[in-house]
Amino acid sequence: MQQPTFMNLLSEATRDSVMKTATLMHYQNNQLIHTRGQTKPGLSIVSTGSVHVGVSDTEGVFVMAGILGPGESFGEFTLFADLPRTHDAIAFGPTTVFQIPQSRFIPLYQKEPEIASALLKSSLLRTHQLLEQLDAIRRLPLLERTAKALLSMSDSSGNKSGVACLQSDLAFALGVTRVSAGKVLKQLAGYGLIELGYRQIHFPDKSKLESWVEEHCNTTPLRW
Amino acid sequence: MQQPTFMNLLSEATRDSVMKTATLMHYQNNQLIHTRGQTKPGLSIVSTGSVHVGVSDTEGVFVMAGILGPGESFGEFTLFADLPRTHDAIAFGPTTVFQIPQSRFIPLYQKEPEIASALLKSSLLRTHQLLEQLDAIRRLPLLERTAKALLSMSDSSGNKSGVACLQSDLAFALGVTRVSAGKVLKQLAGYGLIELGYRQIHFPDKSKLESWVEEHCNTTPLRW
DNA sequence: GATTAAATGATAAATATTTAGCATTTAAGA
DNA sequence: TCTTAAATGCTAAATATTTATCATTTAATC
Repeated sequence: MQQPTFMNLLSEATRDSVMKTATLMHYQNNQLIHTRGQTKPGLSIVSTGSVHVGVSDTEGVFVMAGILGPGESFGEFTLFADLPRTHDAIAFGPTTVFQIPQSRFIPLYQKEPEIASALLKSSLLRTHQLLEQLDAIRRLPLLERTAKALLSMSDSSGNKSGVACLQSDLAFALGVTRVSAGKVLKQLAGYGLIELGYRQIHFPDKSKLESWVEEHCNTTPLRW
Repeated sequence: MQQPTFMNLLSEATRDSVMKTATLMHYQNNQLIHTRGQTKPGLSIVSTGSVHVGVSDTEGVFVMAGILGPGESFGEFTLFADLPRTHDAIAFGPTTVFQIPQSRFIPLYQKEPEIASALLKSSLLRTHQLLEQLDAIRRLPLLERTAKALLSMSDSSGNKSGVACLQSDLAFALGVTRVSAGKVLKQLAGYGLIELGYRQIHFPDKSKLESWVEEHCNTTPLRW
């Protein structure tokens, strides 16, 4: 199931109003959109393509924290929590992003109360997803965790049938080395759940992968 | 530094209004406040004491995800994201909690626009903290990660000079076994940074611990 | 089309973590 | 005060992960 994004939590009217207020910026593959530490406040919303969010480690190598797809917002921290940007944002493939600087965002935010609740809801959903992720790290073996992460990354990037990322990025997202990631990816590929490609992982049958994850990752099921 | 909580993000007037709308509930040590899976929506705010949030694993053992202290809210998911509760909430020591069921929350929320921004801000801060935590898991060795987690738990629980939790809970929060947690705790105690007690970890000199963490956990510093 | 840099595949030794015990300490309850 | 259950302390073997290499594949560029 596709997670609701900031944009599709808005009514059409409000969405239009947001788009009118924003500047649509174009980025090429690997172009830097924002850098960790920048303070200029503003909201960004992915329009097309996808954005890789992460940090450059001490050796300057980019290590990823997440993938954002169309409709997803970032930069809320700079507006509401007065914090500098905590991550670098980089375009993965040709990408367009709606940019709304603080000066234009504030009046929009006040005029359209829907925006506050959409931001709140998307922030809560993000928190929820992060909690799930932490829980998976603590509770699930790497193999299961990897399968789950692949599905989650696919969902949040808007790419339904796979994930476009480096194995080393995936490894970091899982908190392990590329060697370990490679090992379990090969295992999942052996089960026919995924197919390994260059810079991408493909799901030949997403529902099969989903039911495998369902079956192997079930923590205590919710009791209603 | 103490993280701002939901309650102290509010003006005094709004805080009063929240407290008037709420029912103050009293809980004894280990008393269940909410259970994972419950759907009855409402906002909860810790008044005094502290609340342990976590899930009961398949063997019924409670494994912790976080500690909430006075002023911190929980249950937002049930109100805004239409999700059942994802965690159990248990009183740690005698604890009082403001409870606001949905029926009373909605009018309050509409009357006091401050509440929306306080919820948004506290949710963003929580997201930020979770991202930091994930980053620590991926980037820091267990020793450093443990020290950092102890400080963070102390901050969020409102207990300035230590953390009141079981080593097994801490271990789960760190995503390792009790044995591993015990090993690094002993190491930190050897450095004089913490003192190990029964059901608690004490900071003889919090600023010393803080500067140690500062020094050893510095990822890429923010570039302004 | 040939060259090159980047990404993936694979392996063995070193290290870290877990598992599975049991001993000791602590605080609560009888 | 004595008893008991829970929590902590400790250890060794088994397992998982990382580190450090090198070979191979892929796609971009010249």
